[in-house]
Amino acid sequence: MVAPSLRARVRAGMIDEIKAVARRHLATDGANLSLRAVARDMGMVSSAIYRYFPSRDDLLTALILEGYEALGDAVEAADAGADRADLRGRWHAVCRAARAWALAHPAEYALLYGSPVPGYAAPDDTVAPAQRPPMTLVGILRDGVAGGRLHPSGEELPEPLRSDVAELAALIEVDLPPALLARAMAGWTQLFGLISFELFGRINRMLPHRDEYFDHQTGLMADLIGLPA
Amino acid sequence: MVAPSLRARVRAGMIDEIKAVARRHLATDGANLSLRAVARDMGMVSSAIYRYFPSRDDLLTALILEGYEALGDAVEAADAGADRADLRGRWHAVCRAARAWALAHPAEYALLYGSPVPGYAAPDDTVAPAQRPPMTLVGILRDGVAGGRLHPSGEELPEPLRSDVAELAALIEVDLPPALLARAMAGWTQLFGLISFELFGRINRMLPHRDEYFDHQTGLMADLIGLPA
DNA sequence: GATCCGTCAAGAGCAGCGCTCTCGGTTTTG
DNA sequence: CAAAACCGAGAGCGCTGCTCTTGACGGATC
Repeated sequence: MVAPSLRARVRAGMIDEIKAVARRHLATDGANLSLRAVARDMGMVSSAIYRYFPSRDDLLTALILEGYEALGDAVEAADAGADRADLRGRWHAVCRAARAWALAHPAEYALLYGSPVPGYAAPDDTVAPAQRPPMTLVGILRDGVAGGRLHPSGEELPEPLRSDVAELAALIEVDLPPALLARAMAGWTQLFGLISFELFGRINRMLPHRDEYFDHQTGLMADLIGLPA
Repeated sequence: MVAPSLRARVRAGMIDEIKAVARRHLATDGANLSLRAVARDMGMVSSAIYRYFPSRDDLLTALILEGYEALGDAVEAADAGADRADLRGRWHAVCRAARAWALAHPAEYALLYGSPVPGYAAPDDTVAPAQRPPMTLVGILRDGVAGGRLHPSGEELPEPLRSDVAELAALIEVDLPPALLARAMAGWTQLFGLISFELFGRINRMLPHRDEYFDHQTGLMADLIGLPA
């Protein structure tokens, strides 16, 4: 590890500051991030930004990547902080952590999970960090099966689907019965839907106790999966 | 009903044509709809559009409203086309219709259920049509309970939540046990999540048989609700 | 120590955007 | 028939992302 040159360090600091300012703008003004406004906030001219990011989309990509990492960190930390044997407690901890992060960073969550920008195509770098939250949920089930605390039912998926899910399980290197993995995916889908409805929609505008609603709905999915109480 | 003047008729036609062209642009270019491009396609100057829509947001609102109505029509038609006594068949028909509409109109679906545009606030006119799809799902349960084909379990929600959901049930004038209504909301959330993942995400890029996956996942929610096979 | 090359911020400029206002011309209305 | 309402075109404002050129600075090299 050779010491980076002064210029390299200054440059890295600039990149970090640009991302920080951009994230601040994202939080206040929403998804339509203006490069010129970011530059203005930094006392620079808009063209100077292009020394650090070749385009606005690349800046957004950097923010998306960091967002996935931040969400993944929060989710995995919540899982690690729970009693390993308490599958249901871990499930709820992970779900709550994802929701808490989304509520704390709504604009970034919208960037990650909202409707994609038309011209924009997420690069492949984003796919691995994006899988961390659902993989954490799957990890709970894997631990449960391995530890004998979660007993998969003998349910078998109908055939065109069973091999699809089995291949998916092999791809992500998870040794779970396809039927159980499908239920885990339903739980992940539900979690995403719950958070998105709370952030974007006004569906549960009339539900004052949102924490309790969230816990109950994620608990329903824990039931569906078969996590023991 | 007095006959509308020639100008009024031509004006209504213009409004329709603007919306049609805008919808076409929406389908190709995505959510960042350009008023000037729409005007160009119509052989007009951009300022002329403002004779018909006071702002770009109002045009989008009109498109959103029509989108909700179209989705609601599709969903209700699917429900109406199924055997009234076959609760599970109706459930699947409604879910499939929503998915089919979304796949056929991805940009409009993104407009309805994607991340909201920062400055934009949906007017109250949109709330009623937006509730048609979930209300259709709830209607299946209501018919089932009324017809004696769906027997709600004795499950009771814990207290802060029970009264919330009960008030919500009263608000939408649905006489269902709160616990059952909560499960219906979970099903609706799941449906939204499934469609969004398929449209936006690349989660199930590796699931070739998407129809079967969708049916199975919505079937899981039918199980959770207790719809009889 | 002078030189040279890579890097940097700044500025001008292009095309596009939403939106406003004004100006003639047409249509409807009283 | 005159007044009022409506319409499209055009100019223009401030904004956007982005490109290109210019001049200055800094670290490494001879």
